[in-house]
Amino acid sequence: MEVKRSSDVIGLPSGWVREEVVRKSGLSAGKTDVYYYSPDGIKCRSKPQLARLVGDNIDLTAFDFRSGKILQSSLRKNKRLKGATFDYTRGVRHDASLVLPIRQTASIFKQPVTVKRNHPQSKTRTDLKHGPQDQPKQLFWEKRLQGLNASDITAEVFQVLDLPRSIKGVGPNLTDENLLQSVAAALHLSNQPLTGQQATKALMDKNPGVNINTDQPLIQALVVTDEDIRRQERRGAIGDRDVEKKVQASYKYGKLKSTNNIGRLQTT
DNA sequence: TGTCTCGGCGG
DNA sequence: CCGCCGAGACA
Repeated sequence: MEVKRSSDVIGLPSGWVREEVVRKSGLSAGKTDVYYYSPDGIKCRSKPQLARLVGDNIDLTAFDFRSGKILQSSLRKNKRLKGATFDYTRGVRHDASLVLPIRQTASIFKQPVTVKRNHPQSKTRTDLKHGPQDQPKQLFWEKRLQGLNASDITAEVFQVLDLPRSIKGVGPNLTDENLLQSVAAALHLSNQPLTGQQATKALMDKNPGVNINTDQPLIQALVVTDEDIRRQERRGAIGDRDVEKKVQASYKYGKLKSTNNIGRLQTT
């Protein structure tokens, strides 16, 4: 029984657990089954079953059951009924913990674009090979969030978190909060290990358009040592045996194509 | 009886 | 091909 558990998967509401079980025999050996456990321990083995459990409270259309993440492409799908006015309430029923904050201004949200090409068979057309392409991301989109604060229900502004010394930003005048947003968004959306930016800060400043890897957060590539992991684990009162297991697990997640981003910052 | 696991149907 | 669920195996 090969089981991977990720108790605190980023992107899932707290209390939910995602589990991957690899089939070890039979014709379908090697295939993985994904299960979710609700906060009260109910096991879900399919998206319909999950939808039944959460009812109308959470809209799961953008939720990818297998990966446990939000489907980037479906966030910006342009579906407009002909003749009908745009439904501004669409999207507000998403659980806040499942979707990124996206401005839903009518003029900007879900507008179609038309692509015109000079050359009928330009190279860019044939370069669409790595699966479906996502909407272009604005470079340094994080900066648009500057000056905006999250607050609780009493309008009390949440305190900005401190970042570890080892995390260094690579953009122009990015705040710590920007970096956090950048990392959080990447954890939400990326199916790949997060490594940070490989290019040097100087190179990025010189020509961001060329040198930025938009799949990665705007932090310099950093090395996470075993000791880093152990130190972090000790901060939450976890027994040493568990710590050791988690260190091992982090290696595993780093090697396998897992959907759990925790422990998947590049190790050497 | 409940859980785990793989088969296999149907989209 | 893959999501979903049935049902056999096993405790």
